[in-house]
Amino acid sequence: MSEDRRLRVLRAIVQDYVETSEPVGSKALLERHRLGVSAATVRNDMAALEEDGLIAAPHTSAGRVPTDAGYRLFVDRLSQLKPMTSAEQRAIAHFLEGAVDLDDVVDRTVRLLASLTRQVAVVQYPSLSRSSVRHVELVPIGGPRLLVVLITTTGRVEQRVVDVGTDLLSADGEDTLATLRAELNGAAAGRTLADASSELAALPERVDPGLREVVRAVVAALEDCLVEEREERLVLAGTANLARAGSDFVSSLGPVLEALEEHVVLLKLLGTVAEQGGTLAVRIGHENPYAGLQSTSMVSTGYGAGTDLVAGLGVVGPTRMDYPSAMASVRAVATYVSRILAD
Amino acid sequence: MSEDRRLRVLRAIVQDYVETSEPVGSKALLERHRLGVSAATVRNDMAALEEDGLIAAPHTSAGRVPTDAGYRLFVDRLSQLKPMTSAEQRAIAHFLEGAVDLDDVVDRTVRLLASLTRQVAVVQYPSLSRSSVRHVELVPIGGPRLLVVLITTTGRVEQRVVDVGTDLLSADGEDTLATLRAELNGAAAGRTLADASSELAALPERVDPGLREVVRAVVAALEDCLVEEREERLVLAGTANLARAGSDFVSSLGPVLEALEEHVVLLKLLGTVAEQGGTLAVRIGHENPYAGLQSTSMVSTGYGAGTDLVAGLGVVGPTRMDYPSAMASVRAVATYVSRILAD
DNA sequence: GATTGGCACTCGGACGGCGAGAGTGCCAGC
DNA sequence: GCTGGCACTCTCGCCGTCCGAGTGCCAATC
Repeated sequence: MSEDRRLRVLRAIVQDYVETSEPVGSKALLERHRLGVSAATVRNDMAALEEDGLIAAPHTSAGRVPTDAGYRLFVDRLSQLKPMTSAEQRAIAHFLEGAVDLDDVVDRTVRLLASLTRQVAVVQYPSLSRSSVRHVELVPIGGPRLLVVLITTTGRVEQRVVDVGTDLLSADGEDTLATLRAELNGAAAGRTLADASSELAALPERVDPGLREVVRAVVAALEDCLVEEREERLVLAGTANLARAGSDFVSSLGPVLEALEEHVVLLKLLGTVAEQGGTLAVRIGHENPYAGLQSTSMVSTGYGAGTDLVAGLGVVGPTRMDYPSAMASVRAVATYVSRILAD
Repeated sequence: MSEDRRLRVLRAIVQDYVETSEPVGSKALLERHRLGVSAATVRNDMAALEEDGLIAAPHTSAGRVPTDAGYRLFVDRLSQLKPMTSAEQRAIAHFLEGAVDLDDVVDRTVRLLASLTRQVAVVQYPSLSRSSVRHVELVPIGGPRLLVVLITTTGRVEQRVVDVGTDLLSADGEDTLATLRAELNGAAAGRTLADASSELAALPERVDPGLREVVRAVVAALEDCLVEEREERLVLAGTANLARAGSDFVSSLGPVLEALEEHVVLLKLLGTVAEQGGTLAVRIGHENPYAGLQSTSMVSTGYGAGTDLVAGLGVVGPTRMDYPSAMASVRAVATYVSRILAD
């Protein structure tokens, strides 16, 4: 019994099942694939595959359906990324290039991914701990109140209003502010978020005692911004695609939608991916540690400007998913959006 | 035949149907409500209500179900807001008061609303045309590049990087920058977004010809920010609640999810509400102009700091919805979040 | 004139039996 | 090791039946 052919049979089953969403039997398989053997042989192979836990029958005398393990084998060894047509590539590039700012890039990316794959798309905002502080700005906004603005290298901006107790403008005014600004930027600018955080913490001790309270207040606000900034955000699109999946899947839609609202969960999944470097990660069904997502698969990868991978993106859909094309789309979009961000 | 009793019957039908999600018959009504009359009388009343188009029978010999018109009458004349318990009020206040910034307020609000009503919650970012420019800031970020930051009274921040051609720091440096900053703020600060936009447009003509190109570039970036700022954003939560509705509703879930992703549509709906002042707006089923939402109802109202209503919030759910409690929750949350924003 | 009890009627949904068809497992032969 | 054949199993769809909820109507009653 040829091991090789058995795998070809598995591949054919996965392909057919993904396409028809119905259990596939030995006869149907022969009609759609030139396997060069008879139905009986295929049946023997299928029995063996079932023995190995790669496929399963919903009930006697229905066709077979791939198990999570079957999909896993398919993804690892039996499939190759479906190449993007040049038309698709142009469409991707064109769609992403119209973006005016970071929000727009993310927004367009997630929509693009959802419509390419017809799955739920997930895009993490590029703001990992790898980003660093570009600039700290202080703006007096009347009375003793100061607007503290933090700008990171990934282009994100956080701001806080701080009541510093004294009116810095009325007294020695702009000078104090300029000094303070210089001190803060000296401590934070160019450093990673974590480094900046610890540098800033030491700052109040090093300045003129008269300013100490002011600095303390400003630093506290900045710390707050830094934490917020490290707190990762993400954006979803295409949840409606879930409703178009097979009716079996729709019945368990509730938990999936709930899980998708748990951004923390999704961020964790994307996070581990981003760390692994530029490879495509695929999580299939029960490989997923979160209960609500165990009827789904997630295809994801990292993206970001330059060599630094700053965030992750991917798609979530039923385990019965067209992996080769989903993987290709995810990779292509990640590549393009990274290129856009490099500017 | 007492008109009054007929309406009591309608009210009972709506209440029962909302609770059980099954068509309600004359007998079931008698068991659950003390109407003081016999089943036959109720049947006569129901026939009349059906004649008036307020209820309908899915088929002969099933109970009756309210029509959109029936819900409308119920909402307008037969129900009163379910008062919030003081425990609920405390919970709302407590939950919202922990917020650290605007994003957090909106995030908490939408989650709160979703969990209170067990529906899909929709919250528009408070950034209508009524908001105005608080401050414009320029930050040199190396070479000929300048970071332009726009801060509005609603606390939102937009920023753009502009290449101004010349390196402002190396030449006459900070002075030019300070002048420019003053000019820009003179033109924009304190004005509404629309006013600021037109003031800024005239600015390049009024400055030193040598700076004209620089100003033009900066103003263009600011214009861009202003448009972006007027572009309204919104946030959703609780979409999983849709999956818990009756199975009849779940089958038409796709279009609803699609409609919910069309933020433009939701913004329009919320927008008309915000304009109408502080009243609660209820759109029931087909009263809704958008096809995807015609199996749903939307309860919404305006909110915002002070007397200015700057945005809308609300919930979307199946027409079979507990209107009194949804309306009460929406109103309560709007009130509290407005109070929070008043700071 | 409104209300009521009674009654015949209708229709949908549940139940059960039946047949068709798809698909399987196994076996003997090549 | 592959193949054709065959008996077997199980699901699904169909149909007829039955049951009950619920209605509409009518004559009697207050």
